[in-house]
Amino acid sequence: MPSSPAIKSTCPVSSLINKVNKGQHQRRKAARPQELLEAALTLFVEKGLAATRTEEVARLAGVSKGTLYLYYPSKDALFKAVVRAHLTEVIVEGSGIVDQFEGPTPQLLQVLAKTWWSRVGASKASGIVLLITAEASKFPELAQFYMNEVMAPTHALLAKAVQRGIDRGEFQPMDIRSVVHALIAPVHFMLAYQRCTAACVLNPIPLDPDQFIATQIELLLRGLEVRS
Amino acid sequence: MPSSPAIKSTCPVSSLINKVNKGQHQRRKAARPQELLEAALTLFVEKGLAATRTEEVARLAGVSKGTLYLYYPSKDALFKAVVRAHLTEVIVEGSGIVDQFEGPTPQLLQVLAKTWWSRVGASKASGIVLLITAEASKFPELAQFYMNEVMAPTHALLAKAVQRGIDRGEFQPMDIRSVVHALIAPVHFMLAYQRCTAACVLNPIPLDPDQFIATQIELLLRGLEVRS
Amino acid sequence: MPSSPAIKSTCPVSSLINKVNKGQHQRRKAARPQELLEAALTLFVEKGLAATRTEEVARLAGVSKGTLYLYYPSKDALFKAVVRAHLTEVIVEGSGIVDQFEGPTPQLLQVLAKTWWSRVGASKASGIVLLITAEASKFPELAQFYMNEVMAPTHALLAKAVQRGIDRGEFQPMDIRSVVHALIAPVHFMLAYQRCTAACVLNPIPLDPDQFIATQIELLLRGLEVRS
Amino acid sequence: MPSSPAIKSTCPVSSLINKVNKGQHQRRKAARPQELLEAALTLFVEKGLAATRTEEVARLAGVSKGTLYLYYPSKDALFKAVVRAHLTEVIVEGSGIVDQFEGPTPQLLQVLAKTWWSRVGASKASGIVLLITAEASKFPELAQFYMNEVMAPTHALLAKAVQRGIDRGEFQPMDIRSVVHALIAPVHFMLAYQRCTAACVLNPIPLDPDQFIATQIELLLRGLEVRS
DNA sequence: CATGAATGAGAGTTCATTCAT
DNA sequence: AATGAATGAACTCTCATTCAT
Repeated sequence: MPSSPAIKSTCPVSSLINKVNKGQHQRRKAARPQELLEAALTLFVEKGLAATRTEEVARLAGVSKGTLYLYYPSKDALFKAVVRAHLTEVIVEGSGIVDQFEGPTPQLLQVLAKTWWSRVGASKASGIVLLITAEASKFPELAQFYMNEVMAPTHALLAKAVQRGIDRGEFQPMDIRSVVHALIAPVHFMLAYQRCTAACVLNPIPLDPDQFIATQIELLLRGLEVRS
Repeated sequence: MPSSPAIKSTCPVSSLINKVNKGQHQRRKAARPQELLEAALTLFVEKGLAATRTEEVARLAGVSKGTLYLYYPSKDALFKAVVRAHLTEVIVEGSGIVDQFEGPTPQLLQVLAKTWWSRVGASKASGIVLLITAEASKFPELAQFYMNEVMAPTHALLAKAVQRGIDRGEFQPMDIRSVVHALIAPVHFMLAYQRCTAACVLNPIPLDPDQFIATQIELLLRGLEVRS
Repeated sequence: MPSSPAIKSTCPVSSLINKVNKGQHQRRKAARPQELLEAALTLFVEKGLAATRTEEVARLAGVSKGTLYLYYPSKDALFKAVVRAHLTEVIVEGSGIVDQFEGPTPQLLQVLAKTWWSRVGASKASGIVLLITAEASKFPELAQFYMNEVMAPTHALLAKAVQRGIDRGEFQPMDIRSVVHALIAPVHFMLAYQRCTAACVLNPIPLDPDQFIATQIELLLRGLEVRS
Repeated sequence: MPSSPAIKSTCPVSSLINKVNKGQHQRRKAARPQELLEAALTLFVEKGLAATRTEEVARLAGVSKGTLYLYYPSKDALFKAVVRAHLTEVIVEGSGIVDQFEGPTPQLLQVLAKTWWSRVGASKASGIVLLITAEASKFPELAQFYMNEVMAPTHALLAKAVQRGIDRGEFQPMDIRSVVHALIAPVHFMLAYQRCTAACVLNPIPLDPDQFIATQIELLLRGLEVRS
């Protein structure tokens, strides 16, 4: 929408000043949506959608309340943008790992788990999953989007890995889809659990992510493995 | 306006009507809490805690806003009552099952799963679990309440069952807490998954609860079982 | 409105029962307004008009909320009735004292003060004075009523006493009306002051009624007395 | 829409307008608290604390309900601000007078009375005193606040003046606290009296403030003075 | 007469959204 | 483009009043 750099360059001096000024300004302006999205993600994940005030988001992004509305016409729109922006990031990574891996399948699953954990699970982005389920009924299009863009590819990826294990005789033949769910479930549960315990003052049953994942993997692999 | 005592005593019919009327009135009062709880559960699960207005709950229960507050002094109290009514009793029941069960532990777990499913999982009450994780940060007191009243007893109950299996030599010795989580996780995941797919117009990966639970149990039991 | 006792007595036994029942009932019914007024006074004085709920009044009078409305059509009407009922009582007493007193006027003033204190000041009725001033702008008719029925007679009574003192050469000639106000002011102030301190948890400047009145009287008499 | 920067710098008028506008805007923001305080005082005094709605205050100040809460976080806070704005400063002023006065103490008391009257008594702020006593029991925290911030300093100030009179041999030694009360009482009474008569259509016993205060002071000074 | 369950108009307060500057 | 003062609809909760029993 703003004039392109190419057109500007016809007027040397003043346009240079403009460029510098506008450059900073534009970089600023260009970065704003990202900054707002980042701030919104942080707060939405931490406090939930309804409990996060638009002013907080703006403050955290270092702008005023009014500016937020310059970029996103409503809180709902902001939320949708947050989900879309962070989900698409999540998607692009990691589907290559399965295709290229060469070792035994149990080890593949471990690698996948670790990768996911370091890339998504341990970051704020993991909170999006819960946001989606929490607000699914109010934003069905987002649920749909999540299904198509995240859930389906993820399931496909894991299904491929499990199938590989069965094909190679490492895993017992079982209903693949259920096994995939069994792989995802502990992780999902852990996120929800941690969110819940984080809100509690008295936290009777804490959960250590690394230990938790290790045990779940062990349990699952034992459940999957072939026996005589 | 009502018939005088003299007339009443000689006229069984009118007194019967009176009785019936009063009966209805009192039955109404007695039934109100249940009706309100039912309405509250429905709306809380469907729209979330923060997004459900007290007046909506009242309307759905067929009463006015003020009447709701005649029975529950606040929205929080209403929610707590919903949790107590729908979840607490199930835990008591499950606790009894563990203590009295006499067969092999794998079978005990199956019984527990089936009981929970028929009592909670298949009903609207299952939505409460997700509710909590969704709104924990906005209502930390409720998160705490849920921790104390539901989460902790449930974990204790399952831990007892798993311990039983280990003690009887049926299960591999493992970190009990993690195993308990592994038992809960699939169920929790399934609820979230279903909630999400329910909001989708196109539902690419449906999930059959019975099949799902069966597979998860099989998988877990295989993972837990002792081998030579 | 109900049949009189005389008519009833034509039917010995059953009418006797009726009499007893109805007698109690009627005494009950006849006493209700007084009981309600008494309860209302207590609470209005203690908590103020707006802060007193009709249900509290009813409970304190030992009846249900609905019954209150059988006797007084609204809270405002109840308040008016309370003021009227308790103010008229206050009026009838004590105007005779001035006419009959025979000793020195300073002593007369002391007697008047003590009488007023024991009859009104120390009782709940004293709170009405503050109620009136508090709600005067909302109930102008009550303020008018208070002016006509209480303030004016009281002032007249005291003016008479002061005039007597001047006529007998005991008091310095002064503006009578102002002197009367000077007599009333400390008492009024004390009531307000006590009401305010009663509401304070930390009460830095307590006030002892007897000591207070004694000093005020002494001060005033010294101010009034004739000197060479 | 507004003039561009280039135009602004060459057009003093438009920039002046801008300045004026911005000035108005900011003056507005700066003036708001005062305007709200003024509106609140007017309504609180006229209708009482409980009977004044926050929206009324806002409307009278020419803003919307929400704006009020931009400046004062609650009705209580608003009231406290009103008290502070109108009463606290007067006390500081009076305190200075006592310390610096050099003439005879009776004259000091006259000066104090006149100062208070011109600053508080003759203005709407005088109504605050009655407000407190009227609503003390419903807002005990405010009663406490008033005790600490107004009552206690006022008493301390007057006690100092009376003590000065006794120390200088001008006043008879008496219980200081009671004398202080005797100084305050007529003023308090007068306020209540006027409030009450203001509500009356027929005003049988009007009260002239200046005459009243003069007589009370004369009476008190005569009561306090030392005699042979 | 008496009851108390039910009502619904408001009151205080919050916050997404707007718009003059 | 950016601000932040202002708005007002919406929400929870209260309580005077009504009315079926």
